[in-house]
Amino acid sequence: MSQQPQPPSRRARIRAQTTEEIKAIALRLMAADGPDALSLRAIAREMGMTAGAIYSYFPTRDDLVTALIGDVYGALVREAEAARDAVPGADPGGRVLAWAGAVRAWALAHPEGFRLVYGDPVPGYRAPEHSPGKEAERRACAGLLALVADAWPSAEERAAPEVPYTWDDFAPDFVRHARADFPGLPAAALALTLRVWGRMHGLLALELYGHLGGLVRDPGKVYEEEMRALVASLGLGS
Amino acid sequence: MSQQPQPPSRRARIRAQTTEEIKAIALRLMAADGPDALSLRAIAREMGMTAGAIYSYFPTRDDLVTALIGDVYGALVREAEAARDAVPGADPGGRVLAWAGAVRAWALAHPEGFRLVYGDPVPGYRAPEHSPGKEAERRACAGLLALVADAWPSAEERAAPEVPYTWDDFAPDFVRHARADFPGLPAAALALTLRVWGRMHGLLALELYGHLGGLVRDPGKVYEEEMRALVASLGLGS
DNA sequence: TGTACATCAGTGAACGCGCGTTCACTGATGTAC
DNA sequence: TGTACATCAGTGAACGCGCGTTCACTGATGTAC
Repeated sequence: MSQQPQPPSRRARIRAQTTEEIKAIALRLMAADGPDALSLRAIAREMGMTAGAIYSYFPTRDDLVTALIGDVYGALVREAEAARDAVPGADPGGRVLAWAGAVRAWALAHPEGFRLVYGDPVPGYRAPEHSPGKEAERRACAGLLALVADAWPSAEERAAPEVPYTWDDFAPDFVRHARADFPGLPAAALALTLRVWGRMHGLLALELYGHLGGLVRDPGKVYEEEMRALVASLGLGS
Repeated sequence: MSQQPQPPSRRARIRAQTTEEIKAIALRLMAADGPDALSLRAIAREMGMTAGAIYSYFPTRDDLVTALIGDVYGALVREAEAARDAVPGADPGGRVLAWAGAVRAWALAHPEGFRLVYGDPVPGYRAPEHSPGKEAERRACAGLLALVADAWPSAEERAAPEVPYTWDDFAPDFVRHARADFPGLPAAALALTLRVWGRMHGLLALELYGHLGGLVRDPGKVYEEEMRALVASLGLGS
């Protein structure tokens, strides 16, 4: 009946450490040998363990993948947030550029992570309803929404939709969060948030899946120009 | 030593027909059971054949995938071109919208095709250097370049880059084609072509990989608004 | 400090599976005379 | 029109592989007295 507020036992520490090692090796294998190299047996082999041993850490392969996606997406969001926060709030355009730049830098540094999060994850994997990955995606959306909200007075004029939006064009969760955090913001801002997301994602996805490599020497230059145009279209001179 | 300009023999006809059937079934399986359902054995099973029999049609699984990508990408480009050509040249903005709309419609109708072309194709597949898929991609690029070229006089003012581009920012093939077909066009137009591509691709990729489903009721509405904004940014009132 | 017991991480062998690919073969379809 | 031969699509059995998952077990690490 007694709670254990004690420091984690030696065993628990080792256990947590091994869990992290499994995930780290999984990512390393994916990075080295492609997304289909992610197999429990390969991970166990790499760790000098038996395949069966993994099952005391993750009940199933899909749970490993779910955890991996959560970790990876979380890291991405954290980097984007940090980059944004390094730019003063008085420069909202710079914050947008910082966010976009951080996402691209992260994606280039972890292409396997990008594929895990934004592409076909892994053969046969089905994502569960609730997962740390979904939570990270919610944070990513929140980050983008905040950028749009900061641009709002000026963005509205430039990006005013011809077709009006109402709140129930969007998912209740998304709406609830938006109205709570940014009371003055209209529904159209949610649409703009998605458009901003798409605009950041497009060139990056093309680049990471190898569609730009044969066309342009430095995709980053084009990406940066596109992001500057995006900032301008939000009415934020940078 | 005699050539055969004769009509294809019965055998050749049946052979061609079976080849098509293999590809059609491969796509059907992918559509039904996900990208990893694409296996020679599954296809053979579906056709009531032996797995080994496929080898008289495709020397290897990767060749099947390569052919599939070529077919699918070709179909996508053909639809986009047709949609564009259905709009009079006097309405360049409408042609951009038609292209984008056709791409989205096709992607929604053939999500497995979209993944095949723009995502991780299939476990373990490596694309060859030259392939019908690459050829289709060249046509897609050419189509986008033509749209940008048609918008050029007005697009230049609005999308003028701060950093100037030179021809050798881009791949020689791409440059050669651009200069041959559109003599007056500067290098910056190639960058704008890629940006347009990215802008068409972003929301679509997010949607098809399930990132918008939980956020917005009708992603098409947002996509359309984004495309209208794109057209406007090219200086083409639609 | 020492002993008796409980916990639990990891082993190793086995399961059944589906895969890509090869190969000697059969039997039907086409061709030459 | 009929026969002899060549072509070739498809069979069926086999290969070796790596996979996810299960399970009875061992041996080390921790806990209670």
